[in-house]
Amino acid sequence: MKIGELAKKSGLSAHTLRFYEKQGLIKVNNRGESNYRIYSHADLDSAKFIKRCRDMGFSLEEVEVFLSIRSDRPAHICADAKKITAEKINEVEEKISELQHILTALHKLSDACCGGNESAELCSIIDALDNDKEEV
Amino acid sequence: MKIGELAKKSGLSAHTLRFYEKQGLIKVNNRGESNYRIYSHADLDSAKFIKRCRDMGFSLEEVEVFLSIRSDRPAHICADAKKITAEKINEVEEKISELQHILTALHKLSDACCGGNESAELCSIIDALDNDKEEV
DNA sequence: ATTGACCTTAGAGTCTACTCTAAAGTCTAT
DNA sequence: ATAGACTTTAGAGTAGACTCTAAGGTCAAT
Repeated sequence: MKIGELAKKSGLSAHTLRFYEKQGLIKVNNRGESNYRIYSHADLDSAKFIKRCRDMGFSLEEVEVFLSIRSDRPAHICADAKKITAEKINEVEEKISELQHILTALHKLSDACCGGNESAELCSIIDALDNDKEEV
Repeated sequence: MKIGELAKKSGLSAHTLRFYEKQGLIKVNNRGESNYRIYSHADLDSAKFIKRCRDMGFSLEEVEVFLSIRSDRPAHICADAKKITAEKINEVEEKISELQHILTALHKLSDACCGGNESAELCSIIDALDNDKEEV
């Protein structure tokens, strides 16, 4: 199949597929007479694999590691894959926690304000941003 | 005070302060004979105001709006400030929800894998990334 | 034969918010 | 007076992951 079809089937754009190729994540072995890229079903599987990794929040660098495990499983151990996953879990948990702190602060900010058509002269949102001694 | 002192007191770097000035968030009225920027206590308050906004997750564009409300409160209404805050709350809530979906998927991925020194030939993390039909 | 959809490339541009550089000038303490 | 810390500027670089452009070549259908 050509790149447009692979794009449709994988959920990645043709631009992105070429970009991944440039980054070394995807290898294309076949070119037709016209120099068009020709992809196999295995290539589609790889593209989907990458997309799933990205959807789970893995960076391209991390995807590269997963791809190398996938391409030669006996050369790797489960711990390799689990380590990356565990680190990502930590990362996501930290991010969530940070956002929840922010959310709490935002609610406090918002709740104190009437939000009406009154002049903002006494607006407690601006007051709080100006005076709040607490750290987020 | 000079930029280094303002940096220390505001928690922003001198680089960042100059950057904010270039972006129009901060105005410096005073320059000493040496052409050094001279900041007042009010400037410190503004810098802290900006920092607090940033810490709460507001973009520089949003900070600009807050600054304009702050600089002429009677010209604005509470709804102006509350709207931005409410939008940010939605944004953060959506982001948290997205991350929680990802986190659930990551845990599922991780839990299925032994994580040991066994060869990755049967690694269920790689299997799942290759086959999973569920969307994150 | 022509239209329109698709493909090719290298390389530039996008986004946000910094962060740094280089080369010069200034201030402070000894 | 001299070292070292601080400040100035315009402009370039960083991060990560795309996204787009231009100018051209190819393919399928009419």
